[in-house]
This record gives sequence, structure tokens and C-alpha cells, in this order.
Amino acid sequence: MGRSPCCDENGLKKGPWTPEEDQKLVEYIQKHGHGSWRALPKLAGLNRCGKSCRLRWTNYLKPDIKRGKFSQDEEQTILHLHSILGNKWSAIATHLPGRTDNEIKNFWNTHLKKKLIQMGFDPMTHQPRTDHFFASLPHLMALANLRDLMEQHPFDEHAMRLQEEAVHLAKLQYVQYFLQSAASIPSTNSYCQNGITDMEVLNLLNSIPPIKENLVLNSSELENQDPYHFGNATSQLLHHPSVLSQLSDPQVPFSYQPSLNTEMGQAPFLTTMLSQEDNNPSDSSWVLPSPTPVPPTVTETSITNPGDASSTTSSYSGRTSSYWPELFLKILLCMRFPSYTV
DNA sequence: AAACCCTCCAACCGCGTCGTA
DNA sequence: TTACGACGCGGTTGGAGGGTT
Repeated sequence: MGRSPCCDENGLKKGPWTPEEDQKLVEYIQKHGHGSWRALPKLAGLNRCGKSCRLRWTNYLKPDIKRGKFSQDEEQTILHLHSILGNKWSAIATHLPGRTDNEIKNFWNTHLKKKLIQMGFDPMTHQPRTDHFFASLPHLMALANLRDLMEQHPFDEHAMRLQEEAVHLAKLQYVQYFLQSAASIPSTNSYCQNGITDMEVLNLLNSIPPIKENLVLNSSELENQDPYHFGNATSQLLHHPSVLSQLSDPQVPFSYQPSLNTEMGQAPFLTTMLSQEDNNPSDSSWVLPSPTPVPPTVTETSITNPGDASSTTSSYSGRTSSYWPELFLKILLCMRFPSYTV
């Protein structure tokens, strides 16, 4: 119902526009305005359907259309708006003067989407893709088990060294994952309410023993990880069965308190302070391990989205839901790599 | 030089929505 | 309320152009 039949009509030209056609269309619209698109082609002397004319005008010929590469600011705006609006290209385009919805859509499909995927984000949800993380978990555990074996038979020094390198690399993969978790693009306008600061990320990075000396990133390098910073993390990782099974391992060297919620054969839960902020009942069963590293009390400005009025400075004390990635990373590293110190 | 592959983007297609009679 | 015409939007396509083998 209501579908325009104009493109189905025979004898109308399709495909790329010639300069002559462009000129006719521009001259007509400049003189008379577009008026009814359906009537326009005849009046302008074009053998095209109205729809084709409208598209050519709005996507290409309109005088205020900006051409050329998208700037860094535009790219960030698109990412930000897409995290809120999804594939609402026309809505996104209203915030980018001179850019058409078609251009933004193309830019998204050819550049930004791939970029997010490469960085380990789901381009639709803008959340870290946990499937990659869990896919590598058995690999890391296998490496750790190999280390145990090697420690029992410490005769092959070369193999030992190779294995240590592999373990270090695996640690770095975890760091990358957790950075991405912490840097996930939020689904709300706020960029810092649940965020962690760049200083916290730096502390996390610097707390990991480097493979080689001087593996210390500065904040600008961190910022290059992703144009958006430190959104809300989710708790799904802690609920994953493979994580729970590791946490219930009696050989885990990390000391933790079993929660009261051990009925139904569940593993003793490590917990976070999520319950203080999240109303999610599944989170409320988590209890802080003891002893636990104390995160910094944040009083400084978190990184905000430039130009976003809603992302005002937010100060908070104690842990937020975004703290758990760091905590969990340390727990995991302590569990499997006794030489790692918090 | 030719064949092949990949990327990019203008244009098309089909559907949903709005306005009007 | 319903039917219909017109427009706008988002998904998809196909060809041009550049890079690689």
C-alpha cells in the first residue's frame, strides 16, 4: 500500500547520472524548488523517475553537501550516536551538517563497522565481544597447566623460556580484553557515570609485569585504543560457567570468601560491590573477596565525550560496576600465575 | 600486461509512514 | 475508517577504480 510505482514504469532511465542530467535537475530546482518529486522529472525535462531525482539531489547535488573524508570529530559523533540510535542514519545525519544519511551509512559499513569488529566490539551493541575472550580462555589455562608440568620437570630451559613468553603474551591478551571491556561504549548519554578513569587503566596496565622492560603505555596511547572511553561494564563475564568453575578450583591460590549463596551446588561466588549500585538480583549475590586490592577513590574528571553536554564531570567514591574488570583480571592472574603479584 | 581480488560508494529496491480525500 | 498517492528510510547491489599476484 502506498508504494510509489514510478520506478517500475518502463522507459525511464536508470543508473549513473550524466553531467547534463545533473545540470537540468540543479537548474530546475534552483528556479522552482523541487515541489512534487513525482511531477519534477517531466517539468525538468528528465527521463527519470521522481525517486531517482530526489535521491540524486539529496545525496549528491544539494549545494550544502560536504564532500571528502570524515573528520575525527565526525567519526566520534557517528560512533556515539550509533551507540544510542542504532542504524537511524537520517537521525544521525541531522547532527552532522553537510553529511547525508547515505554517506554516513556507507562510511559506517565500510569503515566504522570493521574498525569496531577489529577492536573486539560488537558493532550493533558496541559492547566487547566476550566470545573471543572465552574462546581463548582454554588456551590460557592450558598454558598455565603446561607451566605446572614444566616446574615439575625443569630440565628443558629453552622450552621453559618459550612457555613463559607464551604466558606473558596471554596475559597481555587479557589486558587488551579488559581494556576493551572497560572502554565499551555506553548505551546512555553519560560517558562517565559508571566509567573508570584513564589513570585507573594506566594503573592496571602498569601492574602487569611487562614481557620486555618498559612496557608502559601513556594515556595518549590508551586513547588511541578507542575514541570512546570507559563506559559501563557488564557483569556477564563473572557469571560465565567457565569462570565459575575456575573460581571453584580448590587449588586456586587466591584467598576468597565463599558467599552464603552456595546452595544448589553452585561454586562459591566471588563478588563485587555491584550490588550497591545495580539492582540486578543476580549481581547481589556477589561478595567482596578478602583481602582485596583497594581501587583509587576517583575525584578527578573522567574522560568525557567532547561536546556532549550530558557527560559532565562525575565524581564518585569507592568501587563502581566498572571496577570489576581490573579486580577480576588480578584475581585471574593470581589464580593461574603464582608469580604474579597484585 | 592480464587476471583476479577487494574496496568504496552512488544508486536502486522495497517497505513503512504520513497526509489527504 | 479506509484507500491511495507520495515521500523518506534503511538495506542491498553493482560497477568503477585501485591494488595485488
